[in-house]
Amino acid sequence: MAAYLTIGELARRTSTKVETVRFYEKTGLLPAPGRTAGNYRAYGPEHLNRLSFIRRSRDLGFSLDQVRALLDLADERDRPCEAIDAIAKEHLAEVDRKIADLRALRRELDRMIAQCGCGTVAECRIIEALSPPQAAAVG
Amino acid sequence: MAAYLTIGELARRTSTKVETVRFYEKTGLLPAPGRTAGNYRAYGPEHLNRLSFIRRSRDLGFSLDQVRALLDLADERDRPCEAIDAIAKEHLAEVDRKIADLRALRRELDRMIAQCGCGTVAECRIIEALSPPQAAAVG
DNA sequence: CATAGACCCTGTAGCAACTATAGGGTCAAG
DNA sequence: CTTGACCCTATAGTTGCTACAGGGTCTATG
Repeated sequence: MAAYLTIGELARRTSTKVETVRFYEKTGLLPAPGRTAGNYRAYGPEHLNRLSFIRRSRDLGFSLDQVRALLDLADERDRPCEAIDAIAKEHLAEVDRKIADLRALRRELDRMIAQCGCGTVAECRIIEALSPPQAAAVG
Repeated sequence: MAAYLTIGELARRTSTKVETVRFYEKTGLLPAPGRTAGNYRAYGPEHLNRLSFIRRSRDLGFSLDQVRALLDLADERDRPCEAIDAIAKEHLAEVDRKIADLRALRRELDRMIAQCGCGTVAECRIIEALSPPQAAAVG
């Protein structure tokens, strides 16, 4: 049984790219592991746990800054978890805003496409919809 | 009446930042205009039209590459507008995918937040939900 | 005529969050 | 002993801007 993971194994087990793991290390999200005689990174279970946490948070759309904050908070086990709740709720609100924006956009796109008579470009309603209301005057 | 617009006026009329206008020029989206004696950019109505088109497309979420393609197509007025339709539909499909992704995410976040008993960090369900299923073993 | 302030110029660096490349070193198998 | 898979560092690229730094120009006012 292997005592340590190579970066490649760690990456595979967390569905991460090797370069991304190194990037997380460089930006301080993942602590630098020990090295083998050949200068390879040697990861232990704590790295695997931490990287898993990071990936799961990223999958849920948290920014790296938010992940950093969550990780910091997660270590202070005796503090109340209100701050954690706040980060999650702020993120939820952001997701709701994005959904609303995309739905509005979707309606506009849909309307635009529905009008396309599929003739020539000259009479294309999509181009028309994207063009300024009337020929713009400069003066 | 002014014969030409300065970059600042053009930017104001299209709700664009001056730097963004220059960026569009540098990346070939907006043709380089003539210059005044003092080396200021002097824009005509064709620039105003084109920039308006770009901004409207961007507002609708098209990528700069898509905008480039739309602009190229818009100039070939005798060609059938199928290609335009295709770009718009591809974009719509992309928007639909994003909405679906965000809704799935929203459900997960919601579920996670609902479980938070708001005690200490040690018993926080949010941290738990973000952590790997069981303490990860390396071997 | 001088000067303040608003505007313009070029060029470069920065943001998020990676991803890709160049140019090497290490290690296990055959 | 060589092939090939993996690892290393460092740097540049991606998208779509945004923000300087360090100047020049133009207009209005004293």
